Amino acid sequence: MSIPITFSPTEAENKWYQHWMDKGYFHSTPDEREAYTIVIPPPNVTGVLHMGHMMNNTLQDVMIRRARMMGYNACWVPGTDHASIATEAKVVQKLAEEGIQKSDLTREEFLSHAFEWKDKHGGIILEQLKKLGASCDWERTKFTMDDDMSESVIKVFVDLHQKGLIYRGVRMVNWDPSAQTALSDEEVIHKEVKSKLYYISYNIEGSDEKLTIATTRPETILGDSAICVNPNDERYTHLKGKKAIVPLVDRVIPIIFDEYVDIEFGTGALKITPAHDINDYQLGDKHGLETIDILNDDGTLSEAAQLYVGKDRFVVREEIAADLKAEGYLVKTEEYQNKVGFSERTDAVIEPKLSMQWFCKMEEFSKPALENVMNDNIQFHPAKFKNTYRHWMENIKDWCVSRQLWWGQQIPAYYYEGNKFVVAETKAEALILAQKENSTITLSDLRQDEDVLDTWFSSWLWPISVFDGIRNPDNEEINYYYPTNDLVTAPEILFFWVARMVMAGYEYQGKLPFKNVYLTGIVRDKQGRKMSKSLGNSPDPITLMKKYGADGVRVGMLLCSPAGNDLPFDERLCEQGRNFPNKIWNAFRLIKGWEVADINQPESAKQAIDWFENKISKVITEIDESYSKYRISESLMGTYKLVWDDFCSWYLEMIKPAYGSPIDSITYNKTIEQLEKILKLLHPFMPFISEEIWHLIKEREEDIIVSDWPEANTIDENLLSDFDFTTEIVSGIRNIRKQQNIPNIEKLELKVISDTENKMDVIIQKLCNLSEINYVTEKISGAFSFMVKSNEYFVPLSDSIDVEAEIEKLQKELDYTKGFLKIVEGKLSNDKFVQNAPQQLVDNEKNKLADAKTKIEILAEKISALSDA
RNA sequence: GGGCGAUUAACUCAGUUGGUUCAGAGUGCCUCCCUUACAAGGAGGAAGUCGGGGGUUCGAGUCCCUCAUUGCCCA
Repeated sequence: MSIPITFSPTEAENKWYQHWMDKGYFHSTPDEREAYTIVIPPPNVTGVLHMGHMMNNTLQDVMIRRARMMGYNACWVPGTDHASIATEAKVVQKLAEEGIQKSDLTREEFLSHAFEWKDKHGGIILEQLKKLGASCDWERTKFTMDDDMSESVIKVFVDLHQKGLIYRGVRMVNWDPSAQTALSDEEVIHKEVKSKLYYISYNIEGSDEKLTIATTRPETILGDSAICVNPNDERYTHLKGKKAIVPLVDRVIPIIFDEYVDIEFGTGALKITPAHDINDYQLGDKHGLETIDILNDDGTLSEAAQLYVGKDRFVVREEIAADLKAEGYLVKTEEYQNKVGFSERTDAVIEPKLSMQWFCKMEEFSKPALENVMNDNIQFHPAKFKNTYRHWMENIKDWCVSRQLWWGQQIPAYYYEGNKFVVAETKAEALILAQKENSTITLSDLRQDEDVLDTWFSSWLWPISVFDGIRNPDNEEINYYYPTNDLVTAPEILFFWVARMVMAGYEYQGKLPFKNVYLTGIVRDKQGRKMSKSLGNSPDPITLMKKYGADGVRVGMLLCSPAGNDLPFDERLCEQGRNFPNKIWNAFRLIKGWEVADINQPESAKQAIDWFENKISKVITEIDESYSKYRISESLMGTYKLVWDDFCSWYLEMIKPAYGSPIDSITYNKTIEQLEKILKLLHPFMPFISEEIWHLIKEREEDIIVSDWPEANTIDENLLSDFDFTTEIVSGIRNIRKQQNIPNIEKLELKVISDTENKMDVIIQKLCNLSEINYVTEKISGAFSFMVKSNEYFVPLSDSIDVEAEIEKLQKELDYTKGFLKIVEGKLSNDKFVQNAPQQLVDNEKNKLADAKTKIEILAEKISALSDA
C-alpha cells in the first residue's frame, strides 16, 4: 500500500462527518448513563462564522468529544438566536433595496419577510460549524423564536409580571434614533471622541449681568429648565432667587443651587435639561423642574424645541452654534475630549430619552446568582472574572426589556380604555382579566403592546427552554440534562447573558444552569484589534480550513489560547496546527510500512515499550488533570509533546528496525496498541485524522469517536527517571558526533566510569549506533568525554583531539560547578536556614554539596591530565 | 473619577501552599543536515535584573507597600 507523504484532510473530513451523522453518534436521548450537557451560545441568525465562533466551538467540541469517550451521555444542543435589532435592521435594509418601506407593511407582512430572510440565512453558521467537526445533536437544533421557545418567553414574562417583578414605567433610556428603539445599558458602547465645549452666556432677568455655562450639546439649550450652580461657589451666591433667560427662545428659567455641580468644571454653572440627560433628569426630579422633550424619536427636533423643528440633532448643533454666535451669546468654543455612547448594533450616537418602557426587577434575582458564583457552586474559568461579576451584581439596575421593534416576541400586555392594561399569555385570557374590571369589554377593545422583548429575554432561558423546562418544568429531558455541565462563552457577555441565565436558572428550576463557565479570549488581529467584519481583518474560517484542514485550524486556535486570554491570531498558528497532523500521519506511514515477522524481540525494543507504557500513563494523568482545571491548551500541549517528542522522536527511533529489515510481531503489536491510545487522546482535538488513521490501521466496525478514553496505569517513576538519565547520555554522544562531524553511519565506542551499570545501555547503543559499551575504571586518554551526574563517559577517537578546546570546555564547567558549590555552602553554613528549612530540603542541599565536590575533583583531574598530555 | 486585572525570552503564555526539578513551554531566531516516516522534517544552540524601587523572611517570580505602563468594567 502506498500512503501519500502528506495528509490531505478534505476527503477524510467529509467522509467521517457524514459517517458520524449516519451512525447517529451526535444524537442523545436520556438513558441510564450520566448526562454531560453543553448548550451552544446561540449565534445570531444574521451572522456568518468568524474566528471567535471557531475558537469557542472548537473548545466545546473538544469537551463534548472527550466526555463522550469517557462514557457520558454527551449532548451538545445547537441553535441560533433571533437578534432582534440586528436582524430587523438587515431585513429593513433588504426591503429598502427592493423599494419597500417598513412603514408600508403590516406587522404580519413584515414578520413574514423576516422569517423568509431567517430561513434563507439563519442556518449559515450552523452549517459552517459542521465543517469544523462540531458534534452537535443537530436533531435538537433550536431557534429562540421557535413556537415552543416563544411560548416559554411569554410564559415567563406573564409569570414575572404576576410576581410583581415586571413593571411599566417612565425612565431615562438609551435611545437609538437609528433603530428607533430603547437599548439596555449593556448595549451601549462608550467611546472617547473629540468634540467641542461651547461656552454660552445667558442673560439674567432684570439685570445686565450674564451667566456663562459650558456644554458639549448646545442644541439642548432649547430644552433647558434651569441653571444650576454649587451653593459653595462664591462667584454665584448673589444669584440666589434670580432667573436666567434661555438664549434664542427667551424662556425664563430658575437658577438653582446643588452640590452636585463641580465648581472646577467649565464655568461652574451647569445648564439643566431633564429630558435629555440622566443626571439632569435626577436633578430635575429633586428640584421639581419642568421636562421639555425637544427631540423626536428619529433624532430630529420636535415642536417643543420651537426652533429648528424637523432638523437632525447634529445639523442643529452646527446651526445653533452659528446663530448663538451671531446673536452674541457664544462666548467661545474649546476642543474637548469626552465619552459618548454609541449603539452596539447601529453605531448611532445614543440619545438619553425619557420614555415608557417595561422593566424587570433585578434585585431579588441577583442574590442567589451572586452567592452561587462566589461560593463556587458555579465555577468561572479563569476565576478572575468572579470579581467583575460580583461588581456588576452588587450594583445591578433594573433591566429594560422592551424594544421598539417587530422582530421578536410581542409583549403580552393588552391595553383597553386608554392606558389600562392586563398581562396574559393569550388575548383570550387577557379578555377574561379585563372583563373583571369592566364586563362590557370585548376582544376588539383590546390592543396588544406594540413592542417586543429584548433578545436576551429569550436567551436567558436558553439552558432551560431548549429542554422545554419552562412549559413543562418536570419533564424527563429537563430532569436528565439540566443542570448542564459546561458553558463556553466570551467575557463580553458575562452580564448580558451568563448572569441572567444564572438568575433564570434559580428562578425557574431552583438550580444552577451550568456548573462551569469557560470564558474564552477575544480573537484579535496582529495589531491587537478585535476581529470584525467592518474592519475586514478577519480571515474566512472556511478558507482557512480548506488550506490547513479542520484539524489543523482547531489545533492552531487552541495551542496559544489559555482561558480568558486574548489570542492575537496569526495564520502561522494554523500552519503549526497543520504540521502536527502531518507528523502523526508520517509516524503512521512509518509503522504501516514495516514488514512484520516472527523473529526475536530485541531487548532495546522491549525496554522502549516498558518505558513508553509508563510515559503515556504519566501523560494521561497530566492531561486529565489539565482538562479538569479547564486548561485545554495545556492538555493539547501535553498531547502534542507526547506525540512529537516521546512517541516520534524517542519511542519510534528506539524500536525502528534496520532499514529493509522486518520488525518482530510483539513490538509491532505493542506499537499499534500505543498508537491507538495516542489517537484516542488526539481525537477531541483532531477528530478527523484520528478517525482516519484508526480505520487505516485495520478494517473495523467500531469508530474512535465512541471508543473509550485511555486510562492511566500505575507509573514506575524510577523507570521514567532512568530513562531521562539515559537520554542525557544519548545527547552527550550526539553532541560529540555533531561537533566532530562524525556521520551517523560510523559506529562509535563508549567507555564509562560509573559505580553502577545503566540498565538501558542497549537503548544507548541502538540510538547512538555504538559498537560496544564498556565499563572501565581508568580515564581514557585520546577520547572525547562528558559527564552526566558524577559518571564519566569517553568516546575514543583515533583522530587527534583539540586539547585546547577540550580544556576550555572543561574549565567552563569547572567554574560553573565551583560557583554552584559556593551557593550551596552558603545555604548550609547559614544556621537559620538549617534550623528553619524542612529537613528534606536540607538533606537535598547536602547531597548537592557532595555531588558538586565530586564533580569538581573529577573535572580538575581531567584538566590536569589533558594539560600533561 | 471609581472598581478589577495584567506586566516573566523576540512573540504567545505556564509558573498551585514562598523552598529540590525555579527561571520554564510552544513558536520564532542562529548553526549544521534533503540520513532509508516526515524539510509541514532532524540534530544542536543562543536568548529573560521575572516592569522599577522599597519591605517582610534563613529564603521572594510568588507575600506587603509604592511608582510606572497597560487592559477591562462602571460613572
